[in-house]
Amino acid sequence: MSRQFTSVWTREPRSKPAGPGRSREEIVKAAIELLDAEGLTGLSMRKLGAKLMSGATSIYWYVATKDELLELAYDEVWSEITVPDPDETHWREVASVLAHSMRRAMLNHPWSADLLGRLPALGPNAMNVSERMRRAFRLAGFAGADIDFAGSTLTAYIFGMTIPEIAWETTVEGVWDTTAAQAALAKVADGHPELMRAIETAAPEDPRVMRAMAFDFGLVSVLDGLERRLTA
Amino acid sequence: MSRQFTSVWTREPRSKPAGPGRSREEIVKAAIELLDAEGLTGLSMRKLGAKLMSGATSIYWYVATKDELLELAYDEVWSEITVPDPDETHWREVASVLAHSMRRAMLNHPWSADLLGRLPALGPNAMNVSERMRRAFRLAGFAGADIDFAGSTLTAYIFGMTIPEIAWETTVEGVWDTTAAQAALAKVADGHPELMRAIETAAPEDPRVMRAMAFDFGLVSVLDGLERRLTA
DNA sequence: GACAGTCCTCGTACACCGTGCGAGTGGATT
DNA sequence: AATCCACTCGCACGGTGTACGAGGACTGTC
Repeated sequence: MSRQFTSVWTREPRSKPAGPGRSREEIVKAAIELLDAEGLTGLSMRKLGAKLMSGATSIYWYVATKDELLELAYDEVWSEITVPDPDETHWREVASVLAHSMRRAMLNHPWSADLLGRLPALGPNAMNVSERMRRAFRLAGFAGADIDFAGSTLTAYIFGMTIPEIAWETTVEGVWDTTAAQAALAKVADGHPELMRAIETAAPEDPRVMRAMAFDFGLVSVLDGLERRLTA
Repeated sequence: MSRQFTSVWTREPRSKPAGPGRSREEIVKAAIELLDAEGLTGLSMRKLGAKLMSGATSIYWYVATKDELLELAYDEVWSEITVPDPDETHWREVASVLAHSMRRAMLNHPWSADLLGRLPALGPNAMNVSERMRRAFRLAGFAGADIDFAGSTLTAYIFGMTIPEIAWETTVEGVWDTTAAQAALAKVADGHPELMRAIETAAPEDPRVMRAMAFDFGLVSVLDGLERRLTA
């Protein structure tokens, strides 16, 4: 099987962005609205066409395929991420702000979690973020391949932490207190003493706050671990 | 919208597992074979039915929905993960072996990356893994919520690192050396000096080896960061 | 004004999907 | 022999992404 690698970002757009009526940007904007409202499965070309008051297949003049459209929408998520100027900010601060705002952006667009593993992040917004991150780690003292390694470690943590968080919010949240859910949990926990202990000693905090705490805990740990590489 | 939370694991199986002909286990086994061979999009109920020499809808007697089938297949991936006995092994060793074997299991079943964010990991195999991990972190000296925090940090890192790795292998690998790909890369890198620098100074190693090195780099960092929580 | 060319729209159609339904089959129990 | 029950599966419904080609609308040239 000889697959072909293609991406929107490696190709020229079909037309000049300056169209009077529909344009690629408007399509992407509408797609994001649909995605935010109904999730990844809620976006279909027919629905999107209806929202734009056009035929479904008209969209294909601006966009080669649905996946391409998703690539474009995906990169918009990256535009919401703020990264402090690495030339004027300590690298830990850069990483921390990056981490929190990336988590925030993903939580704002839960569908991005499903795209994360599937699509390449080659869009201009994604590139800007990774460019700044790379620079921050280089100025911190990392060199050669370690710059990329450190960046991968940080983003891996953020992704890995936020993806399950989104899954939790979109599937379990709100049904948690149900007696049925409690029964199910008890059944699953049966025979697993460590889990039982965790459930019993769990503080009845707001789960959202707990998740934020968990994120900070791990983030500090990751940054500490990276820092050790610099001083060791 | 009042969604209902359901999972295979919170329900009794429809029939006794001891069927002479088709059984739930055989169906799951066949599904995994299809998934391994053709990926997540390659699994359809009709194809699966054909593989089992049965009608597509016959499967629905053993399994309520396709998502349930995926939950079952997903848990099988967790069965390939080995975790050393936390009562006889230092927690760093437990975490390290867990991390490497989880990465290996995911790479063996690339489709699991797509399921990771979407499905709850409540199956018995997943529970066994997390149970041992929890115990390891408790014995290491973590207490209360920190046990879960540490576990989340570790698994987040593993997931976040392995998911993009799989995406890379399944989409880009093999086309990397193409001149077209090089041109595309150059185009994307244009105007991003840090990325340019990274490309130029990149060692022409086997990319698989590089990824393994990146994984180890981050893993050591994460474990160092966690260890610091214990001694500080 | 007439014609040509280019940009853009979209109805139709195809192959595929998950799955609800209900009729049918075969073996065991009464 | 009659009944029940575990199990199979063809059909149909309402969706999906998108290839195709017929058209419309606008622009520029003679």
